[in-house]
Amino acid sequence: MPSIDENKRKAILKAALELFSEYGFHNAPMARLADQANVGVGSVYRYFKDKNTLIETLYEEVDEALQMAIIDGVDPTHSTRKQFLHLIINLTCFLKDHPHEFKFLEQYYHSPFGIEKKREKLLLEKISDRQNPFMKLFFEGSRKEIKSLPVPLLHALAFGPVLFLLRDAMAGLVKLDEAMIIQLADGCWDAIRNRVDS
Amino acid sequence: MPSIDENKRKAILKAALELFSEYGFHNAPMARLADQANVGVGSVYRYFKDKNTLIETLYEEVDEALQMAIIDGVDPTHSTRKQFLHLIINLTCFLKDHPHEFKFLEQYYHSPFGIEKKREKLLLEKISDRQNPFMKLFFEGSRKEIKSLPVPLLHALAFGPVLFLLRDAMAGLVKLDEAMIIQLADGCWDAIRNRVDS
DNA sequence: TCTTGCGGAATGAACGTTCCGTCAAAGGTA
DNA sequence: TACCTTTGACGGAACGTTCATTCCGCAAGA
Repeated sequence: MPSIDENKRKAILKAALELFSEYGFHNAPMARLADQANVGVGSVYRYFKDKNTLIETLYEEVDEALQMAIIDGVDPTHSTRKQFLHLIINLTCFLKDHPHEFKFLEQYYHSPFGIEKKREKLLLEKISDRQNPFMKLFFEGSRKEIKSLPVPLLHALAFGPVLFLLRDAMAGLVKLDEAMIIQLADGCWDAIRNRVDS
Repeated sequence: MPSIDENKRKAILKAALELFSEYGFHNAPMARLADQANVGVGSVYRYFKDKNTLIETLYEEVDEALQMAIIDGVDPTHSTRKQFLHLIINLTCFLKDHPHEFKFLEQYYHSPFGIEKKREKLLLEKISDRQNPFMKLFFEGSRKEIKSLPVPLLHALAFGPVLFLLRDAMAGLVKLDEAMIIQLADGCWDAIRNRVDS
């Protein structure tokens, strides 16, 4: 019977996420991966054409989950500031609670295909900015509340601190509690908000 | 003559920096490296015990140069804000003008030994904070000007945006001009400064 | 002649991928 | 129901490649 066992597929992806995030793409041999998924090496190649395809597929899945988590519970009727803080907190909490996903994404974006992917995304966003919840905020009627800066700079000021702090947290250098996450989000907001006075 | 040719050593380190930053540690074979340095493969092992040692040595050199560049021209008699902006601008400009060094460091810190190194550094800094120019600012008499936050959070708010934006710049997604670097530094300062009013 | 730095061929390990024998289950036949 | 045939998923041995590292003969200086 030509069939694909969905459970097996999931098991392979799960093992891949764990091993890639823990040891890196280059130090997670397919043999070990198959082992951890309780599957023969050959079987992995029944589900995924090769290692690169496996990585790409995993990226799609992880990114999808992240996007969902980010917009969870954000209310478009709230103030720009409230929405922004909510988005940043969602982002931070998700990545903090899913260290495997975070480490995998970090690695992916720092690898050859990651850079390519980022370039693609950027070009697509030029066309459909409005898909991205942050883009919406940066543009929609918030012109007076948010500094008038190039978008990549706003991105950097908003996300840079989040990623930096998460890296330290993952390395065990900081304990990220709720209070600190809120202070983080406030800091990001201060960096991009238009200041009323001096 | 039992001698070490300093020129050859430099040539190997230079080739290593270029190849590692361009292709990554794993895709820069020692053979190619030796080739680019106009040196036999065997000779490389005369100067460096193995590939890991080469990477570590290169890191020490690059880090040294970076530290020097960061504090260049910073005047301790200036205001905290001025000093901070100066440090951030130095950091950004150096990394922007030395893409090989930037990519190498990024890769280093995202690799297994990088994390170890970071942990080491953090422990050392607990003892000799005052070595780090940013630490000085965060503590010395600036208590009123800078938010009272955990040090790792201040770090994240100050450096996160710089690294994020530089990554985009390296990938060719943004053109980083002087004006943008100043806006970046201002944003970082806004993120950590104590606000006088609302 | 003796020493020693040097280069590159040789070595061995690690890995991604392929290939093939095995086996369980589906389906056909009586 | 009982038996035989066919199918294709499966695992892992085997292959070929790539690479870090070693080893050895050579050549240049003392």
